[in-house]
Amino acid sequence: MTDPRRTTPKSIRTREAIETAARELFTSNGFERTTVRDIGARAGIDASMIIRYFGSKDALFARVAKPDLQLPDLGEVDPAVIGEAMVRHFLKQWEGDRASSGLPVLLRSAASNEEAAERLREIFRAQVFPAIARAGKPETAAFRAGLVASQLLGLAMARYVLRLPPVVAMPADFIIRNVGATIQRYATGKAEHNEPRRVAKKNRSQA
Amino acid sequence: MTDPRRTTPKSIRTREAIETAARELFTSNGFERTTVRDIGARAGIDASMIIRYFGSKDALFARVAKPDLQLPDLGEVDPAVIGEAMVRHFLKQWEGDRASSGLPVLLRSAASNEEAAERLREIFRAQVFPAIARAGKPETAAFRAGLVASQLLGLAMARYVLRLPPVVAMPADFIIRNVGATIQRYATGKAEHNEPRRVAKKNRSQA
DNA sequence: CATATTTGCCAACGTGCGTTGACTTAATTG
DNA sequence: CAATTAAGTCAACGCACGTTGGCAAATATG
Repeated sequence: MTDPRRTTPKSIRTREAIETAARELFTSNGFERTTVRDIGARAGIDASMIIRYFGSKDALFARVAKPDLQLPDLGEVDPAVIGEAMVRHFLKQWEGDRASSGLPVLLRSAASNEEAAERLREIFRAQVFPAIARAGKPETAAFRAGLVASQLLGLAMARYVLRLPPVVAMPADFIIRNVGATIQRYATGKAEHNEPRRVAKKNRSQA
Repeated sequence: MTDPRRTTPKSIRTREAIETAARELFTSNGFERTTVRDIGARAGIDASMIIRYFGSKDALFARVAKPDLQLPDLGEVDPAVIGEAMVRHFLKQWEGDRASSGLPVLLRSAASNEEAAERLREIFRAQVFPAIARAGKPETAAFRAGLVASQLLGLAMARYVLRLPPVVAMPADFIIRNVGATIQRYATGKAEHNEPRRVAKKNRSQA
């Protein structure tokens, strides 16, 4: 944006055109269904240029699918509203501009592309986990973060990838309130009996 | 199972061998990454047989990816434990035998295959929505069901598709308790202020 | 035993893919 | 203006894919 006309060298402009086109197509079609010819057509250049600029389709994907969740420093947020704060943050990032965060890109591809899946796991480990860890007891951090991740992933899947009509129709503040409350419970561990076992209920372990 | 040796015609055995192989491969690799040659190799027959038996790769996928959630009649379940009941049901179905439910198959492919995505939406509409509808006020049913779907989809994604380590490590009863509580709140609408707006109801009819 | 009919393998087709290298045009520089 | 370099096109490669048709076994049928 801001129309780079004469100042920037042509090469930089095409580079960015390719990256933009790739991001859009990877986001809406996933890695496998997106061809370098498609990307080239959308960027207004020949497909071979993409290889020359980025080396390979995989390299381009790796370049483009680098989501930075930019989680706010939750240590400064009032622990009582951590849930709503996180959901609000994600919603803003996901629908603010045209999928800038890059997380939808990964989500589309992670199901069939192991590299994308690993990248998502890494994001979880490096960004979600530490942010959640400080909101409750350290020894339960992994499970708390896992629960949070499952709800956030599900929201993103339902709203942006699967596009379930009712989930698409939900107003942002409705989501923030309801899903936020869930994240809140998960994150702080205040929710239910958050330990794997409460009393020795004589469990009937299934599978 | 039950070793069909001499009774069943050969054709039926191969048919089933193909379906089994296809289900397994579609489940673990998704639609795009699974080739008919792979399926043939796993089923112990030539790839061309698959076309002869099922017409096309798409037709085979359609045949195999027909998940029936087999939701229990939640009308008979105590509304106070609907959440746990649902989560328990899904977990049992998902990890009971070798991915019999077919939902993981769809989940893998839905991200990049529009047909699979539509099928998932249909399942949501035909099975999840009605089951949730009766658990709370009819006018909020769509949103309640949407919230439920987002959490269940997220759980399935995190545990079976993405395989986030902490989520994989969770014991079944831990999930049933914690995620069950969330589903419970979503399903009954008792959770938060479940209406799109809290004051000034003035409804703004949405889709 | 002769003959259909089924069940399977094999080789090949057409297509679309990522990628490559030769060539043409535009920009830069002496 | 000539020479060099950058930016881009074009045709083609090798490959893997879904799919097809022909032919060999096997199996049923008269």
